[in-house]
Amino acid sequence: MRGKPTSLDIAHLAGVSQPTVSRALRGSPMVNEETRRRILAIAEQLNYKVDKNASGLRRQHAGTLALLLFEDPTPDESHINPFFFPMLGSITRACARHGQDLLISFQQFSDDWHAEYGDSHKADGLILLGYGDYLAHQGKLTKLVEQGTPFVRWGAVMPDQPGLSIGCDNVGGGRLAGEHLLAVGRRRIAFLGDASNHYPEFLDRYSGCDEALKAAGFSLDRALQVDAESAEDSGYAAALSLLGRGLPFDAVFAASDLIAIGAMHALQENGLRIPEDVAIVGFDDIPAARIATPALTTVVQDTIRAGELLVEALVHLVNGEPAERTRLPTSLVVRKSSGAVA
Amino acid sequence: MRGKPTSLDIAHLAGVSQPTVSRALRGSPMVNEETRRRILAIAEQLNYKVDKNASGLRRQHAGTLALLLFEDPTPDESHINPFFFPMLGSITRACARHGQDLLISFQQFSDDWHAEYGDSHKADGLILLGYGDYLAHQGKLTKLVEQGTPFVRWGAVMPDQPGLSIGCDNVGGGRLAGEHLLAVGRRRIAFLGDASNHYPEFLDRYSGCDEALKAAGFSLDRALQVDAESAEDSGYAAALSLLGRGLPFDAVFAASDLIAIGAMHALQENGLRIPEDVAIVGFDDIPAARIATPALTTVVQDTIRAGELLVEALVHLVNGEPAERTRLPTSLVVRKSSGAVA
DNA sequence: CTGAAAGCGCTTACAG
DNA sequence: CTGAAAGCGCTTACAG
Repeated sequence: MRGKPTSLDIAHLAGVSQPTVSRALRGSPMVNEETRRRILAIAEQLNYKVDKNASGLRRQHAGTLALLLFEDPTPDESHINPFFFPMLGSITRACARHGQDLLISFQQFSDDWHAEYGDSHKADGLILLGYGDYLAHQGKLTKLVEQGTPFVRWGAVMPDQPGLSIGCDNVGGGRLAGEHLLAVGRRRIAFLGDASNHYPEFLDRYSGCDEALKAAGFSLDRALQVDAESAEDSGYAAALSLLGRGLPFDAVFAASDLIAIGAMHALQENGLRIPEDVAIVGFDDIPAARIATPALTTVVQDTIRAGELLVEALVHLVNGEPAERTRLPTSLVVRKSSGAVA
Repeated sequence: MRGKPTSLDIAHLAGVSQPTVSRALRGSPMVNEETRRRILAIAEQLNYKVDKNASGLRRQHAGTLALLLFEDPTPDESHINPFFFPMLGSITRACARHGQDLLISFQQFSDDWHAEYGDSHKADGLILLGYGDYLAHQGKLTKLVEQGTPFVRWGAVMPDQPGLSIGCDNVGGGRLAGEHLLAVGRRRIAFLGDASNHYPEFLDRYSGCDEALKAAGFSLDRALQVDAESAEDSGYAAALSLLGRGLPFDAVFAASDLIAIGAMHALQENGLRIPEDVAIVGFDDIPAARIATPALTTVVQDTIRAGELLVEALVHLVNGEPAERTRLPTSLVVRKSSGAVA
């Protein structure tokens, strides 16, 4: 028997028909127990694996999910937000548990990715990951829904959105940051990050922080808000821009850790002490947050659970079952950058 | 026409036979130019995509490569070495360029992964990534070769290895580290990392550093070598163990940046100043190396090029063409941890 | 509980 | 340059 063994090979060896082999392998209840055992033993011994192409063709599905990671439109060898890496691990593991293979691809937002997967039967459903301008994105999501391509995305969870989103409670996370900064005595809190409906996650973080301040009789000052994308150099530039405004501030809430780390460099280079002069809080708890000096206080999202939920929801959708929007709780890790620990 | 369009749909619309559509789409030279254009236009308009399962079944290949990332046997939600992330990006892009889809999976070394892919036609070839005990690994590589599964791995490039390896010039990198430490006046250099044939990459880095020292009339002292895996806590523990030996040293060459960063924490917590008391050099240039305080001097591997080479080599192997072992050059980024900059 | 038959959507000799 | 035919290896009604 040259080449890979087929179900027909096994059928011959087991003295049964090929469909019976197929049934036995798929665990059909209408196969005699003793027959099944014989077939399984032979399959095991030949190291037989069901041919994915044949099976997929016949069943009209791929047994595969696709993870699309959107990169910010930086044309260089772009660094994807490290926040997504643990999620990647969690997603791969969850796929394995659900018997799904995982295709991965990096996309530009501008790419023509929306037709690529479903129509070619490469994947039964899509997982969409990546920050970026939501409004620019939205059109394609609508198109996916029209095509009937099952998909889930990580991002802001909003009422009337095309498709299914799973995200963390960004408002709650912002509130945690605001409450903490109030607790350590800060009042003039700058916000670094694009707080518009183009970046609804950032906007929610802003709003949450503002809520916390308002509950204490204060509020965020728009004059202390500077746009920034989730990247170190963007945070660096935003902090310089903030300093250039000449307004007093005693804390920075950055929309992401990358922004926070970039901002810390800019502030420190300008002679400001962290946390004495400026307390910093970030968002994401990427590995670098612990390594930064001082270590960064930040809002933690449960990326592991996030990955699992994304896969579970998508598997439901692929099977035509309902799945729910979910908003995951956040928590705060307090480190030295906010001055709350020695 | 409900459902996805097929080549037969296009054939009807174009008034040709279905095989002609197939030929036109695949760019066969024996299709009339005007016919081809008509077919392509219709395909475009219907948003037709070749069914991957059908095509793969007929052609007996998958058009897919699989990336297997091996995790260290830590049972927790293990953190994959961040060194591999840019490589991941590079690999996905290179696959896209070669028209290959990329399947990704995290594996334990102990898993039974070697039969999973080839036999099921899920992927035509494997890319193996991940540090780990090489000797434990080797048996499965041999098995892959026997099965005829095309694969490439990132790792130490050695003479009589099963299969094709691509790696960086670890000896050269170690030499750079050694020469640099000599140049900044250090003589008693500790090495943190498992320098045995279980971890040939680390061993090569050790040897390279030793070579550099010997060329200047010195050498590495085995009494200053402590085993460590590529993880922060392992580096932390190794540094403590080194301190416990009570031997004088004025520099640490860590087998990886993660080890170096863990070690820096341990040394600093024990009152040692970096670089004044101990100069540190790492290996990999992960993002955290820049963020560490002081910023870490380290040996850079060209991960972008590495990813491209891995994919190119694997595509050659899949097509039955020869591919070569390659050893990529390394370079040194000097930062504050080695005391060479202000 | 099992088998004979059909068919998923392509690609590729084989004729013309 | 184009078409009719076969077949990749499965899964799933349909009979029995």
